Amino acid sequence: MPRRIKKTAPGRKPVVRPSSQQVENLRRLRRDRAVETAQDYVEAIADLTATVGEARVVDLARRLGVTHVTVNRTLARLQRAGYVNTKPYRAIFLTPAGSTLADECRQRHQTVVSFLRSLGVADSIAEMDAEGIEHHVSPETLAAFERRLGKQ
Amino acid sequence: MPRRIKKTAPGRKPVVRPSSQQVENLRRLRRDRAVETAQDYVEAIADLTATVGEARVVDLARRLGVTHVTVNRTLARLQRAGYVNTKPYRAIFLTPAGSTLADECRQRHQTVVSFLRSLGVADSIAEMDAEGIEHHVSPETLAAFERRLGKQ
DNA sequence: AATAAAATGTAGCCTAGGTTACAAATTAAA
DNA sequence: TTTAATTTGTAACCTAGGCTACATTTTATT
Repeated sequence: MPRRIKKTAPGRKPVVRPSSQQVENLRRLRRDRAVETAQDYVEAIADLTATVGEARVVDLARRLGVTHVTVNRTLARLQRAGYVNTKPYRAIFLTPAGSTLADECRQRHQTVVSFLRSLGVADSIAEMDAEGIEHHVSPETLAAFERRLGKQ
Repeated sequence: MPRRIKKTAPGRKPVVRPSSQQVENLRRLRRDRAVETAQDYVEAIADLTATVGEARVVDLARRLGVTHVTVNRTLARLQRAGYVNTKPYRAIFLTPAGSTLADECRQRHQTVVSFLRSLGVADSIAEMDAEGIEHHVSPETLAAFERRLGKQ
C-alpha cells in the first residue's frame, strides 16, 4: 500500500513554501495575456491607419492571422477597455489611450529587435522572437537593452 | 455619408498585404501558449520531486498560484500529451518525455536569468522577466545569450 | 438602378484556463 | 479505532480566443 511521503516532522508545520514571489510572477504572467492581445491589436490598427489610411476588420484579420469573427469580438472588448472606437460597418479608430499604448509598443518592439540583432541573431529570427519577448520585458530590462545598444 | 477610403486603383487588386511572415509569427505565438503551460507544470513537478520527494496536487496549486481544480484539469491534458503519469489520489510523476522537457526548461530559464543579470538587471526583476521571456527564446537567441555570457 | 461582390455582423460550437461549491478518499490525531 | 483534517476529485459556471455557417449591409460593377 503506497504511503505518502511524510513532509513534516511530527507536530511540525508543512514544508512546501509557496515561494510567493514566483507565485506572483506567474499570476502576473497570466493577467498580462489580456494586455498582450490589446497590444497586438492597437499596434496593428496604428500601423494600418498610418499605412493604408484606415484600419478595417478584414485588414486586421489578415494582419493578425485570424478570422474576422475573432477580430470583431476582440474589438468589442477593446472598446469596453477604452482603447478603440468602432461603429458598425465603419473603420476602427484608436482612442488617445490606444494611441499611447500603440506608440509604446512600437518603440519597445523596435528596441527588442535591435537588441537581439546586436547580439548576432539573424533578422528574421529576431523579429520572430521579439514578437513574443516584447510583452515580457519590464521597463528595467528595456532600459538595460537600451543602455547596451548605446554602448555599441 | 462617410465613404470608405479607396484602397485600390480602378481595376487593381487590393493593397493590404498579409505580411505572411508576421502572420506566421503571431500564429506560432498563440499555438505556443499550450506549450508554455506544459513547461511551467513539468518544471514545477521536477522541482518538487527533487526538493520534497514527490509532487502532489496541492503543492502544484500553491506553487503555480492556482486552485487545485485547475491543476487537476491541466494534469489530465498533460497526461494525454504524454508528459506525466497520474493515478487518482497519488503523487504525480513525469514521463521520460516530461523529464526531458523539464531539464531543457530549467537550463533555459537559468541562461535567461543569468543573461539578464549580466546586463545589470536586478535579480528579482531578472527572475520575473525570465519567467515570461524564456518561453519565447528560440534556440538561436539562446545560443546568442550563451555566447555573450561566455565572453564576460 | 439592379445586381454581384465584399465586408461586417451574429449565432453557436470548441478548447484552454480560471473560479466556487460540494462530495469522496486519504492521512493524521485523539 | 474513531474522528477530524487534509487532499483529491467532480459539477457547473465564467472569460478569452479560436472556429464555421449564415444573415445583413456596404461597396463596386454592369
